[in-house]
Amino acid sequence: MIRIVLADDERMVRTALRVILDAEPDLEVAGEASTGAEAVSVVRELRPDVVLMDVRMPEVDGIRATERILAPAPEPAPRVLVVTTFENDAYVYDALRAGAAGFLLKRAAAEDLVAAVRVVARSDSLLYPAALRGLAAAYARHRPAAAPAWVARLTEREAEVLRLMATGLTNAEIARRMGVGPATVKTHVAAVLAKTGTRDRTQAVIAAYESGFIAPAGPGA
Amino acid sequence: MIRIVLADDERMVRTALRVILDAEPDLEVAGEASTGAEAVSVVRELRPDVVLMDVRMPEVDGIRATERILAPAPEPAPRVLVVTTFENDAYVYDALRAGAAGFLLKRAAAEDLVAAVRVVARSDSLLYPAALRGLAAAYARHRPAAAPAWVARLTEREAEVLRLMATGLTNAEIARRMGVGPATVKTHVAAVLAKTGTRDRTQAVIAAYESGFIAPAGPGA
DNA sequence: AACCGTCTCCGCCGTGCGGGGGAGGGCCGG
DNA sequence: CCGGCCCTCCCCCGCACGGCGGAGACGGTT
Repeated sequence: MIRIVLADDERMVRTALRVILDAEPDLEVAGEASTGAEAVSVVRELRPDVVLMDVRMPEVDGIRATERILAPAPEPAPRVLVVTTFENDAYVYDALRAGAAGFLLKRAAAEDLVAAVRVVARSDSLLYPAALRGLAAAYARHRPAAAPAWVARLTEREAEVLRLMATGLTNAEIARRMGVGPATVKTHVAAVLAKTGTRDRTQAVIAAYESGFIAPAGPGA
Repeated sequence: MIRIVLADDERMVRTALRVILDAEPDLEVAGEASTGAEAVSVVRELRPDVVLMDVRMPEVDGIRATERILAPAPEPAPRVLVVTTFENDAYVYDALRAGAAGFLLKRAAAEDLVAAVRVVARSDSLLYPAALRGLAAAYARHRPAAAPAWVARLTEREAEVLRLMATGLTNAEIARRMGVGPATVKTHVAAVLAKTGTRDRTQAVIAAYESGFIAPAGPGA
């Protein structure tokens, strides 16, 4: 029997989860909490196998609550499955760093939820969303960086235009910056869109970032 | 009915997987391949929903095969679930970078395999092993990143819109994706532009990248 | 000399986008 | 109970943008 504690500030959500989980013969919802602080104490008291932890909660959020639950790291620490509505990358990283066993989107189907609980209870880990792509990309930045085919096909001028596009300039500003006419810039932009297979400047800039043609020049990174 | 293609060089393994999967009423093994090259052609021909891809195979390994399958990226690309015996971190990274939907250890229980197939078929992603810990830990070390002040000020809806903007969608497409009216999206976009201090969607997307609000991902996205 | 790619510019035209308003409903905290 | 925030949606307007076709000039290749 897998004993579970639910931590979510919305009663509706907790009820829905409870209904889903209690329907399974091998799962049992042992307790609930509506705040992060409450979650910590409830878990300490009930010592469940799995904790379903919402990220956004009053007082103490799910990440901090997870840290506090897993920080003592005594005997059999419960497995924390972090649940949230969106796939903000930062949440995934923070949750994992806090020691969470997995990450689950609220829009997952009921059977996925049940499967996830069983999986983490068996002490394996489970991740979920597309945020994983970010993880892989982060690794990719440390090692190789295969430029896509279209980079080579861009002419010097077109590459220059794309770089300026990626700084958020309008065509007119790019024209002034490059000392050419606006019509010329439009031509180059059109060429960039065609060669990158994108339909507008926004998609082109995204392609530039995704391909590593330009790197996010973060303050520390 | 979820149609599956198995790619593994060992007949025994393929048979075992087939037995497990075919026992499920909603799963069907449509084809098999014993090399990476064969996997590519079989998948192209059968167009399955899910591909169970072994990493270590003769001729072309599972990672490259995955790349070739997902590179064209046509309409409904199959979901590739990479299977391996080891939890070598590099495999995880490479698999994800190649666009794999998930990563699965061979020592996973049968029901986990089935659950994983169903999950990825529903077009979500799933990871598995303890190797994730290393992944997350490694990433956490490399991540200085502090989200800029404006991230916190974005409402849930606005953040959602910004994420979709950063995938290159137009307002109309975002509206459809979110199930709201175009006018509503425009309102949110305007709010995002105001809060991020940008003047158009391109600059907003750039800000999202530069701030780490969204991370550059692989091509398979 | 003919050819091609690149860079430079010019129109026209449809439209996606962003700015400026306003409006109603839900929910929460004071 | 009311003010404030959020979400939802509407109007009009101006404009930058992107698609289309055309043009002249330079350099290199054939």
